[in-house]
Amino acid sequence: MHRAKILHLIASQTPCDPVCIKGWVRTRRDSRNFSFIEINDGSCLANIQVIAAETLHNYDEIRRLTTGSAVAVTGSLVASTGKGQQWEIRATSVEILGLASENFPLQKKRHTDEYLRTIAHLRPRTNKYGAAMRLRSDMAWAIHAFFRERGFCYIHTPIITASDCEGAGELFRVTTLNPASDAADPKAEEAGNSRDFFGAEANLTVSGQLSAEMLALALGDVYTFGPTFRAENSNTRRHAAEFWMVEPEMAFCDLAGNMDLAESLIRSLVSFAMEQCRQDLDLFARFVDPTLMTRLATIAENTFVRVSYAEAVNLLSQSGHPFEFPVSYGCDLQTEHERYLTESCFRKPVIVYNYPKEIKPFYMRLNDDGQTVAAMDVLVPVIGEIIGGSQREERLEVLETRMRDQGLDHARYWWYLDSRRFGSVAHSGFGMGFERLLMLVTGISNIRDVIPFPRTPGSIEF
RNA sequence: UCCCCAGUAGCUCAGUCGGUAGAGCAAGUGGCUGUUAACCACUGGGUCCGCGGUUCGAGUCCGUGCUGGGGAGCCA
Repeated sequence: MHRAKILHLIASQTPCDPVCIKGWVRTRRDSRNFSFIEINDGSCLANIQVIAAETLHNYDEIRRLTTGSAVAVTGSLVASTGKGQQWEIRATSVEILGLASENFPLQKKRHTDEYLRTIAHLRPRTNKYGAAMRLRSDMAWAIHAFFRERGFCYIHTPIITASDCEGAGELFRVTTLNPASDAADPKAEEAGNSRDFFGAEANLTVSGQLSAEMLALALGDVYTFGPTFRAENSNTRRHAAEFWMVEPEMAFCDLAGNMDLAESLIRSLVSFAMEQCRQDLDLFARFVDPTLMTRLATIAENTFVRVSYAEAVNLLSQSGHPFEFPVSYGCDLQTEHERYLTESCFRKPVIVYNYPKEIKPFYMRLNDDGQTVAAMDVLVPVIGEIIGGSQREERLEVLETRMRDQGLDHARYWWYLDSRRFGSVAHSGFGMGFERLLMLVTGISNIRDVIPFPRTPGSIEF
């Protein structure tokens, strides 16, 4: 018989007979002649209540059903006579598919996030993590829809790369060489990378940007959305060694157009979540972050503030706020500065643009003042930096000079420089951390809790 | 990598001044009941993170290691 999803049954307008659901027991309450069983199948936050009468042939087994057990229930969907729910299923059959032993680690009470991380393989069976995973899926679809509506081409840039996107962080090495046997063989040491699989040093990607630029300069508007790796020893609640990044890249687009797209992306994704993910979002608003809904509404309904780096430094130094790190022109903004701007100064998202060239990588376009580059960071309350991007340097000579200044070898970037030799045009793009977006939308404060199986320094269980 | 905090029953936690281990939930048994993280009674359950030290005596104090968390740097 067709397996119905609980999501659809609880939205039903009429009784329905017969129906079949399959899912996992959340709790069982026994009465004299029957039992209440709450089933969740992951299709939505809500459970459905099943009435299992003592007349069922396996009622003895049903009364021993434990939390976490898998069952298939057939019966009729009828109006509930109890209070908490509109519909319930009067079972004609409760088939036990897989019993959970009594040491099932998820109890019906609240667990700490720290404990749930130690059982990451089971935590999606909880309300909070089930909701987080559904939201992750919905937001991924919303991102694709956003770009598709605007005519962007979804491109796939390599996971294994030879070049690093300079300045983006430490790299994970990819190799088929065996370090133990190589160490014992001095000749192997000498031969080095040429013996390796690719005949050169290879790493996991830290950004698809350089490749994406090449495709933007052919297809116009493109974006990547995929995994990204940073081997930084960062121990914070908003960094992971493996995360997903959304990277649009647009030909014939300057910094202003870039900021427009970034703002429009975040606002429409937040609106989408508020409209389409109501039930799951309500859970976060109730149990995770009571200020969530007002913060999301503020983001969706207001234009973002745009201030230049120079204006931002002025605002900060004149604020009178006692910062741990003093502000001065030429220094990169510290976390406390970024959060002050977005949380105290403006109380909404802020885009800071035109940073001093010394603190930004070579590919960002040099402004006419010769001192700043056309970079922009989008800062949002609580999370801080969620997007970093720039207009790219399209002038070959200027790009080569900047690479020389930063000590980069032109030869290694020959293909990148080629794009500036053959029909170079103004183009821009940015990177948005997908998990940081999820943290923004759910109010979940640790990046490890919006990733099913997070990778952080010293942690690769599961 | 640096700074700070924590580690006690399966889970969440309490444990006073250093004096020999407690609660709720979970589990087991029984009862009651259209219940809503159901309820009531009883039962079982401990390497107090590891190692070393101080002390007549350490869950408690000191040192050290490990693990987890928060903050900083780096960034998305």
